[in-house]
Amino acid sequence: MNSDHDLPGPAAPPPTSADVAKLAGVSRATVSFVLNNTAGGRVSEQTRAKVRAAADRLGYVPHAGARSLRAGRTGLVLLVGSDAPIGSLFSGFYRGLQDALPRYGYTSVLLGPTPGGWNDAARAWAELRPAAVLCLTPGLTPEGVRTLHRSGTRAVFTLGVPPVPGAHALIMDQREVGAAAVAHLLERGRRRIGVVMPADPGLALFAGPRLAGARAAAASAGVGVTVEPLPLDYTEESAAELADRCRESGLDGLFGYNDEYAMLALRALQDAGLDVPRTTALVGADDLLLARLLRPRLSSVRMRLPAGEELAALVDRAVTDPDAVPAGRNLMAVELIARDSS
Amino acid sequence: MNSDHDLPGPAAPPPTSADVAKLAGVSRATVSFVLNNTAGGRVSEQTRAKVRAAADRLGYVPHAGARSLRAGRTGLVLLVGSDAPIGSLFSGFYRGLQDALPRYGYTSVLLGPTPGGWNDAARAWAELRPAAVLCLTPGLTPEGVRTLHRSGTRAVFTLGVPPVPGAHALIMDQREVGAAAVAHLLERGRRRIGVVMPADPGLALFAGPRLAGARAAAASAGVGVTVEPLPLDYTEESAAELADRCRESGLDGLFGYNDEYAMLALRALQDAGLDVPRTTALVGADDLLLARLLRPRLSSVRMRLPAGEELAALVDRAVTDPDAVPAGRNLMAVELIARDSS
DNA sequence: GACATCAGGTTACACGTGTAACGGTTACTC
DNA sequence: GAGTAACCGTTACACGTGTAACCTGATGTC
Repeated sequence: MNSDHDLPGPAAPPPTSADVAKLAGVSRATVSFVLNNTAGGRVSEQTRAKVRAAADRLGYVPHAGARSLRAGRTGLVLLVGSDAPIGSLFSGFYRGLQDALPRYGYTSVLLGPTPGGWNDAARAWAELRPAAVLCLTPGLTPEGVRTLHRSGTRAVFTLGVPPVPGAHALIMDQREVGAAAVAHLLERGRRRIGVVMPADPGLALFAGPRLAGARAAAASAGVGVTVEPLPLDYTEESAAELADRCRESGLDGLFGYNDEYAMLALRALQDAGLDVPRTTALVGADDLLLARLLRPRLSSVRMRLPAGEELAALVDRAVTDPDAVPAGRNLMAVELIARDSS
Repeated sequence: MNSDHDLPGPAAPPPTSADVAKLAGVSRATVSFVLNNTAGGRVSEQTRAKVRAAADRLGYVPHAGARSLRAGRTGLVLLVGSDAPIGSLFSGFYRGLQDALPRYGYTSVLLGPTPGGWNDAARAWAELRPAAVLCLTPGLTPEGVRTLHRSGTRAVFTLGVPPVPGAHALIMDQREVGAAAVAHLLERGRRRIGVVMPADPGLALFAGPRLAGARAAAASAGVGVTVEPLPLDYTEESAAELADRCRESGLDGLFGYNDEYAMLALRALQDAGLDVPRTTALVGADDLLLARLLRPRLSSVRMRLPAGEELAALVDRAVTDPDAVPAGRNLMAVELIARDSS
């Protein structure tokens, strides 16, 4: 029937290096030497060709598990993603890292959130015997880090402050975002400042520190400056309520958490008859292009992360010599882009 | 110095089940039986407790490579992501799938684009001996699929039309998006229709079929309907040029590729003095909340993908019995949401 | 008391790979 | 022509697991 498709039967076992050796008429060791290019001058060009042809013909692919078992190590880097809705900033960051790591001889995989607690998750990762783990969402416990280290993981990076003992900290201090926004609003003469707090629990990890940073900036400006958190569900109705509260509280400055929420708030403020920026100055974050399409154009806190290449090099150093890299490292740079909304 | 940290020396080898057995005073087989719950009534409760305590004390974690080597299979599902900037639709889809697969006993990992060609990529995946591969970006070759199958992969899913021989096709026919948009514009009496084509090469995989769908819908409406592709870089300057071309060509309908590009186009059209929807009717795609914030509110093609649970079940069926699932399956449902811009 | 049953383990092997240590030719040197 | 070096491979072992087959006392059964 499907003779040219040559789909294997129920379970034709995958070819092994022994099969290749048999077909090529050499020993299995020779196959290994040839296919790994680890034969100095040990194998003649003729034999190499035979081995390669045989491997090709059988469609031989080495078994990563067996290889890692024998070698005792793995070129695996685990990127553990957040369960929050990731923006383009993060996804670009991941992409750059996944792009750069192969150049250092690693293969990277991105893991989603694991069911169960953090310790279970750490055990699951440890089973893979990765060379390094980059946990880009906070939560990993010190015990989880110990589990990883004991199972041979050379380097564990974890996000945030305070650092987890035994791990390197990648610091993306969200407080700076809130602080930059509020500092700008203060500079514009605003004293009664609102901070949009998204209701999405996945965003609480970012929203909390941003609010804290906003409060810190307000506090350092002296008395008389108030900061009021304003919950906002990602709907137009909720935004209308937020606009009402803005008017009632007489807020003259608003930090919108990020550009998307700020855009939502802007529309609601305008629909409520409030003038932006005259009555209420508004600042977002992320510096999305779309936020420049509204009128007034939205002011925004721009965040930048280092290029993937740079972080890949850091990971490599940490793997080869864990003590050679500093315990903490700040990744994020913030910059305020002032436009018409503030 | 750091006695309480008890960081291991240069390389304390990870504990193995033999270490656990020694500490617990039993044989290695018993350890395996206990930790895998595969001992019917073979091991007394007392011994089990001893083994568990020993494993816990050593921080024992099994070696996934060795296990897969012995078992001959892996509960691994590879999700191969696109290198295109993924929208919230896709990321939600991934998330749902990663959420659901563990419930079927699989562990899923997300792989980024691999350097090298598709055949190299397929070989790299095959090394992991996955149970299934879901390649959610087109490009995988028939040879790549054969490589995977020969190395023991039970099911390979690949995106798009035409299907790759030997693989199951997940169809997300982007032509339907363009067709739905243009059908709506025709219904609104528009005859000279422009289609925004993003310059980003990563989006060409979507943009091409959407344009083709638009053309097909126009053709089926009879003569006199024209479709004109309009290139758009994701910048405001490029959008201004696009608006000029709209005027010059006298277009009365515009499909904006997606909501983000449509928003960009809308702003440019308005800045150029064109009335939307009177002069030019505009339709986007993705049904973003943000697109409802502009005035006029943006009409949009909403796309829906099945829940992760449903697809996870499909993957499981394909793994257990590859012949039991149909060769192709349409995932995407489109629906036009008419608002004020058309 | 001989024999079967059974609970509670253990021994032994296989999975596929990398590599250190060890041959067997052939050619070259004194 | 014996020693030796260079060339080209091979043999043998280890990595950490899971499990079928086997063992060993103790407890019933007739």
